[in-house]
Amino acid sequence: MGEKSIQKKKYIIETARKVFMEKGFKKVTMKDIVEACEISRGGLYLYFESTGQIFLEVLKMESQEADDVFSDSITEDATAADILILFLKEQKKELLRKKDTLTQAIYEFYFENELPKKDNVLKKQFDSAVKIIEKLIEAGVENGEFYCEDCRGTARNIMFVLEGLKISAQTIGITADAVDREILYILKGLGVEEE
Amino acid sequence: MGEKSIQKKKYIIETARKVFMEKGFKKVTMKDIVEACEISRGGLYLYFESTGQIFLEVLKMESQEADDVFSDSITEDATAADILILFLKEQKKELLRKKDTLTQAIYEFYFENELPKKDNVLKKQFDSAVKIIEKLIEAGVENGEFYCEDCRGTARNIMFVLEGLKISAQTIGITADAVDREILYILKGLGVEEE
Amino acid sequence: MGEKSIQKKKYIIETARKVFMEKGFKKVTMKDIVEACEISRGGLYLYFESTGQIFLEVLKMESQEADDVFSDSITEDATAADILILFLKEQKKELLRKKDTLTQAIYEFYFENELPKKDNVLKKQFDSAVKIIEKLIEAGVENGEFYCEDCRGTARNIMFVLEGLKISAQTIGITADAVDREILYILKGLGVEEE
Amino acid sequence: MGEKSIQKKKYIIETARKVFMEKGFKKVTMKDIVEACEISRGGLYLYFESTGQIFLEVLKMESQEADDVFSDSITEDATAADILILFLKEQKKELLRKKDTLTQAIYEFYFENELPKKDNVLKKQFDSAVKIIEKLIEAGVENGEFYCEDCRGTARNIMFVLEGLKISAQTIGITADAVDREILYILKGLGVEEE
DNA sequence: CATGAATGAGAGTTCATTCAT
DNA sequence: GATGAATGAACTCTCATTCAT
Repeated sequence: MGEKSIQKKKYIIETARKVFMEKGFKKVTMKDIVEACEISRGGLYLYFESTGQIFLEVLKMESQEADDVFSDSITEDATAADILILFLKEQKKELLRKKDTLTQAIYEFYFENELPKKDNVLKKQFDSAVKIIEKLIEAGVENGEFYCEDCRGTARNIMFVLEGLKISAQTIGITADAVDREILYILKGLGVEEE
Repeated sequence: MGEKSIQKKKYIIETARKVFMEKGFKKVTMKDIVEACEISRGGLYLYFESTGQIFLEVLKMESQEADDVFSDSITEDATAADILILFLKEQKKELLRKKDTLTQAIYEFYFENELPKKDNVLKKQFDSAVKIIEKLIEAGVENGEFYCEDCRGTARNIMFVLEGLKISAQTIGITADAVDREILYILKGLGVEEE
Repeated sequence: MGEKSIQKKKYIIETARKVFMEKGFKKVTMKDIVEACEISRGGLYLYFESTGQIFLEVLKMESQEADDVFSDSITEDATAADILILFLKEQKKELLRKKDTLTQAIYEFYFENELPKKDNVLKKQFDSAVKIIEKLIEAGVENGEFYCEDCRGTARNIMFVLEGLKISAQTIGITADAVDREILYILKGLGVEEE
Repeated sequence: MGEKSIQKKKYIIETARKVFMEKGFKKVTMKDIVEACEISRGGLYLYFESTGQIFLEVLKMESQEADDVFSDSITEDATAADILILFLKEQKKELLRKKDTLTQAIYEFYFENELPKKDNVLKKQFDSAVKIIEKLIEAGVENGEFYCEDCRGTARNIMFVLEGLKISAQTIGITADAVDREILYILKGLGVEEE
């Protein structure tokens, strides 16, 4: 596959990404993607053979960029607390944005595709986020910003709460206030008094 | 609508429920339900005009029975802690059971149907569970079983963690151990030392 | 399935039969049959799920009527030789008629569908024809019309020659004269002097 | 067309031949041949424009080698009967071998391509085989091995029986015994007592 | 000559929905 | 009320064939 092919494949993945953001996973047909890409019916099949395969590539690309989740929050002189708070704020922004998110598509995709752990991008991201938060809390405890007896447990708890908020945002709907309340609750648990 | 009609409607809803448990929401077609109910194609349309409408009825029926969520846990001489722990154990059982659950179907349904709050059964259940847990914690605090400064916040936190666990179980997969850890973490936060 | 359905099924089979006669088996698509029957795309699928299934039904119907192959030749006072000669003439007519025959379609169908013996209509017909010819020859020998030492073998030989003529007619092409020559050769072998 | 081109053309024909042996004629697509030859899609079109054209070339090549059909059977001191028997044995082997034969493909091809006589390779082969068998029988009669009144007719009959056996092998299925029976029947007709 | 990406026609199949009975 | 045959739209997927490179 030549350079041009690679470019086109990338183009398809990026275009399909938008389609998935708009319609979720299940509703999307090969035809939808063909039309969004403005290519021919058969053309798409040269590169991918199903929406599932395309979605996996979308996820792969996503996860390559997702490592930046925290990097945005990290600056030279930011403290652990700063970084965690920024991270939580990012998450808040993300989860309140109902559209323009892959969240729904991801859930739908995983509902019907039980992937082996090693291919489960979602799980990888979850686990890696837990680890980073743990380190962050430990750092915060060391420099006296946080109080915490079970850093690992707290990190996990934070992630599950975020997951809970995310899915709730997509289903029962959730207000910015509600998210703030949860973030404050988390921080209070870490001994942070005010934002 | 005669008595007979009501019975038939109920029969369809109950049968459809099983179908939704098996296949989620989106994958289910009117044909699936027709076949499961062993009625005629046209017959189904006499009662319902879409899978969405049927699913709403399933949810309605569900929520009428769901008030028992806690009632199972409440006995004459059970303490607040007993009840909460039992409730959490119930939830654990529920969320580890990937199949035979409406969970997935519910998520899928709410993904594409933004319901007005008053019809959002899911939200109602969530809110009412929060309230009950809050009362439970308050009771626990009063009789010295729990320690808690922000009962409402803690109740909400517990529910979001449970939501997070539920969706994680359906997507990234989760072990019984992981659930136990989260439950213990919650209880520890309430000052309960051991299970 | 009601009486009407049975009628329609029969109608489809009969219409499809004509299509198969015209185009053989492989070239025929579900669409071809839909159009020939002037029914809707989905309508056909209510009755059959593939051209192969339809063709099998065509064959089944065919074989129900095919038992008459000989009956046409049998009259009250016809001798064995008369009947055999009539049968051979029938076959001649049949095999020279390149179009309006299922021959080609049958061959094509059996090329790709290796059927278990019991479902192999073609084989059944072949075997039953051999038996009838054998009886005919035996009868002819008894009343002195034929001379034959190995009735069974001769019957089989006749059938294979006919098969050979049939396939040759479809492939290398064959003239009426050539068929006549073969028929004469067969009859000469039975000691029949002239037609 | 340069020497290289001729070589490539030959290579394609030979490779395509294998494909036709495996899949018959109709099922074979240009894509199949492209893939078997491991050349480019466009490349194939430089040499041939349809599977039919390729198949014709396969047949042409085949018929150039097919004159050996008898030559294998002819040795210095073989008698006419020896040669005929060997020829029949060869045919038996050939027709029992369902796969690795072009038989099916040839039939399928001729079903849909009515060729002018001069291009009908199949007919040429048939006719030439008839002639050779006739000569053989005549030779056999002369040296007293065979008894036969109508050598031409017998030769033709033998070929039609072989055709009948061939097509039967591909459709209703046929056992080695059945073939043997037919061969013996033929030989008995020539006055040969045992094999 | 050779490549292989691209196109678009067309086959197969499934369902939501209607409607005569 | 109830049935189930019928329709037609929509989707998936595969190739023959072309054409810029």
